[in-house]
Amino acid sequence: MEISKTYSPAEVEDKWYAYWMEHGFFKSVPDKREPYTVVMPPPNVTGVLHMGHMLNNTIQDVLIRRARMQGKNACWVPGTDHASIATEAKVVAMLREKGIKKSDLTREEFLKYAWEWKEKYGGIILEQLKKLGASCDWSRTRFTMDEKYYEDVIDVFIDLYKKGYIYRGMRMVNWDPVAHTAVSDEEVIFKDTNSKMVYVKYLVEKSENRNPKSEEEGQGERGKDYIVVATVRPETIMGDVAVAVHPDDERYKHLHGEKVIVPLVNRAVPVITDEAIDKEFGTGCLKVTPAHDLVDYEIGLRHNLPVIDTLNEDGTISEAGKVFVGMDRFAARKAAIKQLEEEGLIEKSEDYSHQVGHSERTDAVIEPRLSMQWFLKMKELSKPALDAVVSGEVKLIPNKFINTYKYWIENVRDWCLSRQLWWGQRIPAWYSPDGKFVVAKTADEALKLFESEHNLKLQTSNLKQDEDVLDTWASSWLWPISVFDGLKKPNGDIKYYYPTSDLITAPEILFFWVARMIIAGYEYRKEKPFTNVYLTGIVRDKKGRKMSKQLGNSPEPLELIKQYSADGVRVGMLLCSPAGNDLLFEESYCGQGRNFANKIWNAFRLIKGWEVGESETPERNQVAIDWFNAKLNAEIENINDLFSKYRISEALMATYKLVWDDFCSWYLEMVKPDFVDGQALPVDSYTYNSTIEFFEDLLKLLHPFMPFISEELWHLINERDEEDCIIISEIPEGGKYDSSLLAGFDKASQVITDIRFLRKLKAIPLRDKISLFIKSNDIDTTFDAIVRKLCNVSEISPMNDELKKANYASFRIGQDEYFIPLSSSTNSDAERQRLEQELEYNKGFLVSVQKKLSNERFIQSAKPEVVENEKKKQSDAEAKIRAIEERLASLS
RNA sequence: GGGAGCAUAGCUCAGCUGGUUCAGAGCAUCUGCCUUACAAGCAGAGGGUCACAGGUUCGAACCCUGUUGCUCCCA
Repeated sequence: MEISKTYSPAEVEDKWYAYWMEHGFFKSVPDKREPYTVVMPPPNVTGVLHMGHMLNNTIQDVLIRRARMQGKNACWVPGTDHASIATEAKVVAMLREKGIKKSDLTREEFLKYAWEWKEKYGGIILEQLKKLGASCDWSRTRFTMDEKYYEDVIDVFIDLYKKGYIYRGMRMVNWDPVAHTAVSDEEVIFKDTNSKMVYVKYLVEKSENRNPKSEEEGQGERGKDYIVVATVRPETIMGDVAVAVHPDDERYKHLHGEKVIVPLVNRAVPVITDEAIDKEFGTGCLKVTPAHDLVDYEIGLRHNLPVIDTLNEDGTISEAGKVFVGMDRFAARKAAIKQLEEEGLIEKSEDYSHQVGHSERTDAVIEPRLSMQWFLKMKELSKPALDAVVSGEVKLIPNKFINTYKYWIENVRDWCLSRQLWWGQRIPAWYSPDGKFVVAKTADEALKLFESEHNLKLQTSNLKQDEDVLDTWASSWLWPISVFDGLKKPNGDIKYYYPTSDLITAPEILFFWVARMIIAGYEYRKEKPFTNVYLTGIVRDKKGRKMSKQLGNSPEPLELIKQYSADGVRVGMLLCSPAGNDLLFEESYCGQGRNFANKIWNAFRLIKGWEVGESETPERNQVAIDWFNAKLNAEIENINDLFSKYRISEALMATYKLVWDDFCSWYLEMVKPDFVDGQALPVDSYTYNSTIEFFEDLLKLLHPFMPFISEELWHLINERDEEDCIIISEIPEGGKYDSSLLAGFDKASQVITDIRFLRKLKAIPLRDKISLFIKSNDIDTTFDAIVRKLCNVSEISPMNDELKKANYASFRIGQDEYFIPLSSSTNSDAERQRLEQELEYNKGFLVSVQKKLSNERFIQSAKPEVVENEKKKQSDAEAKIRAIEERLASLS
């Protein structure tokens, strides 16, 4: 049978994914086994697969596959999130292209389009994840707007309302004038922005000027009687209701209680004093615009100032603005500056760089705006969520995120739940014609409530439901509960699967989602939703920029898979992903993964090509097998430990080295049959079987990382029954091992490396046999047969004084000295130079050790074993120096 | 403006309680090899003042202080 020299993954991957699905290996049903549950962070229906998903889902799949192989009942629940703002924006854009305006549609018509859109594009990411090998229980796929899920969200809203946590209120919200909705604080991204700070003159309305008689004179003096206000938002001047200064600011003391004239609209407003004013900032005068700035709003409340809202929902100037009405806010800014200039009211303007809030969804500049919204009181609800993380009940990995988490919860603000959109769960509040409202699941219930609460007899026809929908996170915070239908059937599947085991997500949504899930978990299950939260890094490009479609710096994941195989990409992602740190992704990592797959493939080719004979097991193979067995067990222990700490990339690296270095480069080279007359000798059956067993164990260890090639080789290396698949095999647990064998090998491998080095240095080709002589008090011959084979050594003997006259190359390990006889023609000058260098190094080393040992305080305060160690270093170094000096003497 | 974190080889990162597992891994680089599994490979080698400056200690990549640079979070 001819096996291809390179591994071709494409067919293999499709074949095995289909096979796993057919045999229901991903499916989970509650049983007696220990559950291992992961709920997938549901990707947005608008999304396409990006590198963040790749990383995230690779990690989840590694954990799930490993748990499955550990005999746990592994359940990975996939799904998608309806993403109200993002999706609505997409649908609106799609309709616009068709020439349809949202405003021309009824809610029902619009939602019909939205659902169509969702059906068409909503599942793309999940389909793409299959290419990656994601072993989700697809029969459990959920969507946050599924009928049942929708109902859960509404029920929870009603429940929280009844418990008194939800209220309706006028609040300054972050208004997205493009999406026409409020967004939460977390959805605002502050970006450095260059603006113009303009210094505007506000004329003082002097009391004597108010006297009609002197008004005309006063006009003449106006130029001097003004104060200067610095602002970057001159388009809000029309909403000014006061100018505020710090009460201690000497510059303005004379103006306390005076009035100034707001430019553009010529309204007289008071000069007020407030401690909140920063004397250093600008001119120390703040124009107070309560409708359009949070700080101003609060000042306004303190001073009982009126609110003049000069902006419409879409960011244009409203009627209340009086000037520039209907103009966009940015156009109005320019117009305002122009007019102020014309009126000579601008003292100066300068460049100013500051942080400006942008909508995460639409990138529009956020406008602080007063509006009626629904809020959830967070203080009390979030308390268990704080305790859970602080006490370690819920673990954040890495734990550096605990601080951020704590800070957020301790300073949590009420959550604005309403969004002025159609796509989402519609708020179950109902209004009577006179503006009273009740919260009820249906119109019928609402009618009853109106009667009982407000003593109002209404008809369905004069009942109006709230137009707004709930924030998306108000549905996804129920994810770990609702995917198991845990609200309606608290004793069903959820009893088995909840709390889930691990949540793998990005730190960006720690507050949005993770914290809120914990809150919901304690509120509705009285229990944490998950035990461990593994926070992955953000995938960045080489320059450290976050990978995004907009920047165009993200590789197309499916293309990567095509090029490097799914296994290769998985390995590539994990190799560069330390827990919690961002990863600077580079395609070459995937190449490393692909190369690794090819290496495994070729190890298989080698073993598969062996002919099995009746011969005895040679000694060197026995040693090799014993050693690798010990190594395998030691590494399994190490890998288990790394997994327990969620050091997944390190666990992969340990596996990588075990396979490549220890198995391929060392073990296989040790047991590989010799060639006689161009013909490979047969391998004894014990060696063959042991090798197959090792290889199978390695494949199992590889499977969580590289599911496809491991499954493929599992079936190629041996005939299997239909259900005998690696995906459901038992992962090797490891066991006791002889560590003296490991130590023995370490030394032998050093000997081998040194011989190879000398061969290269002295240009002795590998095909020339050499002899090796050893001077040692403690000769360990265990690995001699291995040394002979790997270095083509004919004899290994103790150093004999008679041989001293010959020309040698030598090297030293610990207190032992090794000699290789050279042909007489070899130049000994190079050898002498090498020895002198080594001597110098060792002498220096000895001095430093002796210095330590002669320091009394060191002897007194250091631990005894440390002192012992130094003493050993000293004697080793002394022996070495002696040996080198002898060698040098014999050379001359 | 407030808070948190980071800085170790060309790159990405390990380095636990201060002391030979203490300066390490993978990749990249260099040298020699198409050796009969694999050139997507084999064998070997060279790369670091552990950001900087002080301090504590018998001893510091590790602890303390300051400086610089970067990142993130909050406002």
